[in-house]
Amino acid sequence: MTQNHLYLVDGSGYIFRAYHQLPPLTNQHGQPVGAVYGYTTMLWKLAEELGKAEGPTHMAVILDKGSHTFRNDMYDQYKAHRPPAPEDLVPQFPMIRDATRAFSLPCIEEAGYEADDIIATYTRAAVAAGWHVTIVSSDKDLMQLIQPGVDMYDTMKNERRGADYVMTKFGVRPDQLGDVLALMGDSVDNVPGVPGIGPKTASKLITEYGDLESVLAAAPDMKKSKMQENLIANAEMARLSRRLVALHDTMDLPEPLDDLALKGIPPEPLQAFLSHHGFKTLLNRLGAPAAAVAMAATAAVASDNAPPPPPPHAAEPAIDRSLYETVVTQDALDRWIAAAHAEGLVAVDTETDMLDCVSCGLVGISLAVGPNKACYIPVGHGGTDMFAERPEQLDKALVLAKLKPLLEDDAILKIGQNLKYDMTVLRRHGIEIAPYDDTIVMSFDLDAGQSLAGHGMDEAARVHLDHQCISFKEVVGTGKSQISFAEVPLPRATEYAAEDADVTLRLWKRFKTRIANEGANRVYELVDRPLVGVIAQMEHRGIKVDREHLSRLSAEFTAGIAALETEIHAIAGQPFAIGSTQQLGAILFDKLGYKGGKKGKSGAYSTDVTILEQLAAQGAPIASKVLEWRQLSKLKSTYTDALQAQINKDTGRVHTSYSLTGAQTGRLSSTDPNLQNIPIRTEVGRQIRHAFIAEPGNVILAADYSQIELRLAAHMADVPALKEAFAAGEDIHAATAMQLFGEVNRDTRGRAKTINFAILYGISRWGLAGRLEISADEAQDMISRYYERFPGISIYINETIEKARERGYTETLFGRKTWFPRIRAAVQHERQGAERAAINAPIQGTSADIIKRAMARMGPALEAAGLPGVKMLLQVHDELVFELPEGDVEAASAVIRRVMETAAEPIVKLSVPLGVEIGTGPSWGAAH
DNA sequence: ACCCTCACG
DNA sequence: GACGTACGTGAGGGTA
Repeated sequence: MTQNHLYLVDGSGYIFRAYHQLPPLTNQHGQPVGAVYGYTTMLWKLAEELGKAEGPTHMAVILDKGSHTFRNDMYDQYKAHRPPAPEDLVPQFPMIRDATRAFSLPCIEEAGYEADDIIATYTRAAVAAGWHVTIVSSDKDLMQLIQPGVDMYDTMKNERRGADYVMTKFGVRPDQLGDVLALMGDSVDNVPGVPGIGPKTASKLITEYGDLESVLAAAPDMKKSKMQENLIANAEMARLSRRLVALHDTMDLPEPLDDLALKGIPPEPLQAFLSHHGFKTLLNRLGAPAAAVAMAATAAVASDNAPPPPPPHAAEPAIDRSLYETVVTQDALDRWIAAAHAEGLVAVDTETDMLDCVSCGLVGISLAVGPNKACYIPVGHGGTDMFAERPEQLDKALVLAKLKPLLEDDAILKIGQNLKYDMTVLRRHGIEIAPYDDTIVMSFDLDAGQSLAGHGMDEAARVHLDHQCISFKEVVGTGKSQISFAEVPLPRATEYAAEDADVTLRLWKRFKTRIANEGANRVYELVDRPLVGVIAQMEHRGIKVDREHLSRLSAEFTAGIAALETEIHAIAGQPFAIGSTQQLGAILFDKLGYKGGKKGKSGAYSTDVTILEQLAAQGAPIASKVLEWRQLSKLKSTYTDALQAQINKDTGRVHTSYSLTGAQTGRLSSTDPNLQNIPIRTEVGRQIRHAFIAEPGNVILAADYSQIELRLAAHMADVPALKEAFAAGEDIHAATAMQLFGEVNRDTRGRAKTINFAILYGISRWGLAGRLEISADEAQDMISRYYERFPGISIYINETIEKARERGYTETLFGRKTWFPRIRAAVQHERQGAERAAINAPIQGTSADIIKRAMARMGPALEAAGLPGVKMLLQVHDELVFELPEGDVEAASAVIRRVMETAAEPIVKLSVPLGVEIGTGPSWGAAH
């Protein structure tokens, strides 16, 4: 006879948790189902416990019914301040019952009692009958019930909890927990507790005196302190709190224990439920063999020889490269694919012969399904030289054909490190990876700004796994002797490539838990993860660049540079390298005797634009010539020459690479080439933008958020005057000028604009003084006036800095954290630098979050509007650039504007409108 | 490898 | 009392 084991599921507690931790999904009927989905996956997980040694023989889901319980009669303030359930959660409550029925599980609720009391009652009854009980919940109140034979199970953290857990968390035995909870109170449920006593003090007192009454009795004799006074004054509150946190375990059982026996889960109702809501991943798994086994199993067959469940914290074996396999036969490949199916997830990494993923060749693919369970599948080794020997390996087309169903399987999670690279490579072979997680993005969403945590794999492995990866350089060498990965011998290639997949999977496990625990879910799921595929696509598309136009400009610039060089050398009286700041400094300040001392630690003369402009104003003709020379050299070397070299031979387009982890604030950055700093501010520079063109029959469309950071500042700092100006569609700098100076003209508007930006960046009076060419005192007056007119701003700045100092990070409206380790630096200017960055990060970061959401939604929105020919090509922080058929301009503009203007919704409700300006033309330059 | 300068938001 | 002063990026050229 096997031991009966009752699982009591805290359904109400779970649904709130699921709601807050999961994205706001909507099913095909337009109903919000995020929490329902979370709830369903939890039941699924429990269903998979069926038949296991520790698995359930009996199960019930317990729910709250109504809100008035006997506790309200006891204390009318109980749960009084709890805000009403969120709008999009309310309709999900009845669906929870549907989900429970779909799993053929009993659902128990009783008016006048909370779910906790029902759970307590069943626990007492089951223990009395000699059963085991597992309470599926993470609620601290329920931890009071833990005792021999009774444990708790947190499905989200995949953790079983016994008395040890309570001891670690609260420092007391489970049977003392009620006393601790009574002393500390609970602000969410409005249990009063004793003022000034938190978890630490409560635990200390109970440990010392044994129980609540002893603490209260001993209070008069304690050392005089605020706490002692509070204990005496609030003894009755403590006793009331004790009764409020006590679980009521003597109600009548709504259903007899034996009726909760599990009889197996018929698949039909479950299937109907899953397909009604479109939960495809689970639906597919319902068909998968592993799940089918679990579903068919009945509780009664929990036999003695069933394998024990793996311990929840099985120590992960150290990385052992000798265990990796080189896959060169079909059988072996099939075996790995089956292993991935059995796990439900697989880490993937691709190896290529070049780093440029738009035209590189695929050399091999590595997979990992568990610690040290990793393999490398070579498909393109030895092919670079027709005389080189080609090692035995599987045919590339065959491997890709076998992997395609796995990599595209809705039910199998693909995990990669910087997946957009692998996505681009595989997309060229007709494979669209989905669903996926990207560990580089996960790392960034957890640790942006943490100086110790690099997001690249080698550094992440060092930091999180204490493991030194084989570096790419070690494998292929550097400089002239560098070889292609295709030439790396297979054993060596396997060690390197399989390790990458192994490490990626190990990192994923850690990050996955942390993301849930550290509140990074929102930004990861709602902002960054969806973007990975979008970015991969944009990089892959590239943008067409007119080579002739650029080379014409190059020639013009060359001529201009040569002429200026002659003039400059003539004025200097000698030839010198104008680009050398050292030589230029010597000419200007030593030979020609202009004033403008040394600067910087290096002791070198500074010759930057502000200095040269000062000299020019003093009447130094050489200074303005040098400035012109610099402008042209910059444009030629960085843009007109470099961009031509970046045009891809195969596509005729320029493919930038976006880094999702490049900017600490959450912005993207662009490299090879950087297309986020193409000139626009000067007329000469702007000509370069005209080289970015559309294909025949198409046009370029540029859509810019107008003043998005100032709008966000107005919202986040709650500045009524600014919000009203934005709502009325006013010129914001003019409105600021009116507020500060009482009149609007060119001068005051310009100053107001400078101040507006200065505010976003964390102002100092000296900085502002320098920009406006006024004294520091005048600048201080201006700042003070700004704070007076817009009081929210100074409050926001102080609060932001204070929070950052306290917690170590700032947060955007979407919960993106940026860490500022230097905000507690002892060195003043380091600390102040961190403070300025901390003021800016929430604003810049929220703006980045919003445009990222717009980007993730853009493709589906255009598709839905019947505009599949509209292609998003570039992102420049507050601007999106598209290429589209001429005839689509009007329809596309409407969709693009709508998606961009509503990108924050429904997660964040802004109190200012977001404005978008759209322009079109034959080139990027013409579209502005 | 580092600094300086300058292109963008 | 002096210091150095706006946030976030990437790239090219010169120099050591």
